[in-house]
Amino acid sequence: MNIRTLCLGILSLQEASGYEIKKEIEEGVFNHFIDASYGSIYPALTQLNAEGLLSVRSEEQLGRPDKKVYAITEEGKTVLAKGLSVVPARDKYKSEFLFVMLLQHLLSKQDIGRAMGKQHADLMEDLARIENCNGENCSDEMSNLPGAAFVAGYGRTVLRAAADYLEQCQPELKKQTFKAAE
Amino acid sequence: MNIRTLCLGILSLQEASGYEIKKEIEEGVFNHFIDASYGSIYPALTQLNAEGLLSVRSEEQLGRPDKKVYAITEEGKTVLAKGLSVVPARDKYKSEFLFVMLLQHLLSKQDIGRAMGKQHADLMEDLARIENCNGENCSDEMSNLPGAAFVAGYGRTVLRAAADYLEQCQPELKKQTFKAAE
DNA sequence: TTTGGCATATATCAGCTTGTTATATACCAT
DNA sequence: ATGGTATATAACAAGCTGATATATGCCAAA
Repeated sequence: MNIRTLCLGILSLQEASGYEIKKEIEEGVFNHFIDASYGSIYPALTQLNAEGLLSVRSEEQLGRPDKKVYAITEEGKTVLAKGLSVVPARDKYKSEFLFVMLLQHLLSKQDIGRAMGKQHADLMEDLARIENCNGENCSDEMSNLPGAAFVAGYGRTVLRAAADYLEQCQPELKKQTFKAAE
Repeated sequence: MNIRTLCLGILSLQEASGYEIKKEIEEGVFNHFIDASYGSIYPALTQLNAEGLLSVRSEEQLGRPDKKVYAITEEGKTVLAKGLSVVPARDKYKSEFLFVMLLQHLLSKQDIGRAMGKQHADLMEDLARIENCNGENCSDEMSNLPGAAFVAGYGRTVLRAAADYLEQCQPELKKQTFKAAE
């Protein structure tokens, strides 16, 4: 599955501009398991539009470039369904943190403590975002989907397990929980 | 942190060829949190050697290209230490599985079941590899490192939490545990 | 027995992705 | 006024993946 399918998937829920898709990926339910940059989103939208899988509408803006709002076409929906039904690729997880921890004998205690603290703070941030998207403060189309609860639950479980493990190894981290989750 | 630091890190533990580094990443302790392809490893080794951070020794092979065994130099060790002490980048996690599950309303029950089964099997495979690398059947330099227990524990915790979550959502998966872990 | 698949070993490259920069403007806080 | 944040698109160097090419030996299946 590639960015094309990703864009089609998001646009099957609500029409959006490239900027809004990026924002949705960064701040929405997707946050903890999807990444995409402008450099891949904009070309993908242009291409999908050229192929008739999307339609565009230009919205004029004050002092900004026109907003190009994309919507999925019937043909786009067909292609999306086909793209989703192939067995998904294996999850990819990359962690510099774990690499550094494996080679911890080459580092000072300070460096290790800093890495642990950063990792814990990152996990807390991701956890907070998941809870945020589920609450009332999020009028997100995504969070009302039938699959949203499952996905949020998966993320919550995994992130919480990782945070618990770190806190167990270094109990001082528990104090920072409140600060980081705010 | 980039492939350069990754190669230096592995070579700080044992000298190896590009092929062996790839194998180590695929089958060793790294497996669940590091990825790297030949297309990045070979150029990195050539470059690091040109910069004097590695030394090479050619081993003749029967009916195969010469094996180029790389070893880290003193200068390489210095550069590695510097590379490791910068605060590690945030973990990256990409999951087509979760994306598909979020859009499950567009799929058949069969497709969803297949995706769940695949995800569960993948998790079991990763878990089995972690236990394998810790046992006696693994004469791996990596698994004797002071940091190895922490890293294996982190992986075990997170993967087990994910598998438990899936099994809780779809209890039929528990039966497959044995098959997949074999 | 021969055919195909797997393991060893390096190298290359198209194509995709990231991360950054450029462009343009408004608004808010310092 | 100066800098940061937010909206919006575009483009590009640099990096990485996944596939392919090359060459050979070994083992199992047909």
